[in-house]
Amino acid sequence: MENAKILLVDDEQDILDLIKYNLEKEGFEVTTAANGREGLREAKRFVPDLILLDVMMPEMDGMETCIQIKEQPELKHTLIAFLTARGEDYSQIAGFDAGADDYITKPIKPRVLVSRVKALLRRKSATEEVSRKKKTKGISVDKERYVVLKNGEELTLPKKEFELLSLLMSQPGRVFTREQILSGVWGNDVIVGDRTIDVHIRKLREKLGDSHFKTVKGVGYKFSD
Amino acid sequence: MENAKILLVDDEQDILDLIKYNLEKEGFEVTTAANGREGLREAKRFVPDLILLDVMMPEMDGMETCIQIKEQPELKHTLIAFLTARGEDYSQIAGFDAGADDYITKPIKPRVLVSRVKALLRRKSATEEVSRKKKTKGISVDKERYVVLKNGEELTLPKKEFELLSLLMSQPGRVFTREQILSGVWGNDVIVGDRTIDVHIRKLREKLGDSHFKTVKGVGYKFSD
DNA sequence: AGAAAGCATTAACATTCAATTAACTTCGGC
DNA sequence: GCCGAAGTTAATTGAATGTTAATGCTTTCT
Repeated sequence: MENAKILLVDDEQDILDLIKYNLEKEGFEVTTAANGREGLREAKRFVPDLILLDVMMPEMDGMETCIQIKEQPELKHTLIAFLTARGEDYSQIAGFDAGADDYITKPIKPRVLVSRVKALLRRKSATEEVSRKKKTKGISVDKERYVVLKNGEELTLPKKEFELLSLLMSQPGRVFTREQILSGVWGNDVIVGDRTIDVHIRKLREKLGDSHFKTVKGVGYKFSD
Repeated sequence: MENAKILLVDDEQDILDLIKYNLEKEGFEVTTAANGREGLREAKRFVPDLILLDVMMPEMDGMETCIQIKEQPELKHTLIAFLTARGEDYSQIAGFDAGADDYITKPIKPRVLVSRVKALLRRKSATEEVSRKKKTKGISVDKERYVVLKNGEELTLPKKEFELLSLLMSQPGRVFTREQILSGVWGNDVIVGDRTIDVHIRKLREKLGDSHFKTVKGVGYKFSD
């Protein structure tokens, strides 16, 4: 994974500088935060691929931060690695239980860190490929790149179709009423005719497969695999 | 997930003992098998939440076993993790393609294994989001998503059926008169024939099980588990 | 700028399926 | 076993949705 986004959370400025420098040298996009609370905020905003999280911090420690991060649905694909002081054997274990994906011991050796980070990101893209295959039988939306992936094949949808799909896929299985769709995709004060939504649904069905879009008569539409 | 059921498949007795001991210490229910064929049989019988599968085995190897397991519909919610020898580049392991959810490298460190297993099971229950909704012995309605959950399985009901069910389930055990049902689901000024409610009740009974809808003759209907 | 292509929307018409009705059967209290 | 209440089934119907093509608008290309 090139150009991966990494969030770095540590209360020591020296550490932040050191790690940031080394990761950016490798082409990663790095953002930092000085404590757990700030880290959580940045995580929501930045939506990184990987978060490096110091265990020992004032205000909100790494474990607690980790748990809160894991609660954010938009961050469920984000990896979390703990930075721990050598010898804290138990923090490793508790860290895993809090949902961490790896731990890296201090003192930090830049080269070790970098290869560790790369390994983690490699693993991430491997797992994501799998979950994509199983989960939605090959359909996922990439809001940032404005692209839809269907069985690994990239599709570019027109604006309205993309937004409609995004909405439906934001909660697969949930039924969205026509009203909700209108206000979500068109906005509250735009007036469109009765058949507009249907036509867009039809186009999505054409492009992505009929079976994924279920009509619930009298209620609305839902996405499902 | 407490008391998760785990099936362990490996041809080395030492490994079986070691892992079984450590997992049982954590409160998991563990069953073992010595080869792929046996593993498949146990999987069907035991229906575990997670299967730990050695890749290298005589008779039927892990990959083949995995594929066969995945073919069993009753095991579609079961996670599979491979046990692999360190050094095998996992991105090249076809295990993922065979449907594995994770891999764990040998030699096995008990504490790491346990954390890994917990992490996997956490992920599983996260994916099965809905199942942890309020447990009314298998049936619950989610008004917002317009979905009915029957033993963790999602059902989408037509509008009137859904609203009738919602009403009855809003106070399980309470008897609603036909009048109350009419005014609650149809509104006060709609006039419908005598048998309309009955027909909808019948459809609910068909879809959700006869026993949940009790008739109180001369009075009305009530929902119960 | 003008042509071409793509998009969002509408309108006219077709189809579907949930809701209802109706005709008939079964149930249960007395 | 009587009688009203509830169950069952299939046919009907109508509102909701599907479909298609035409329209006008915007963007892109030359």
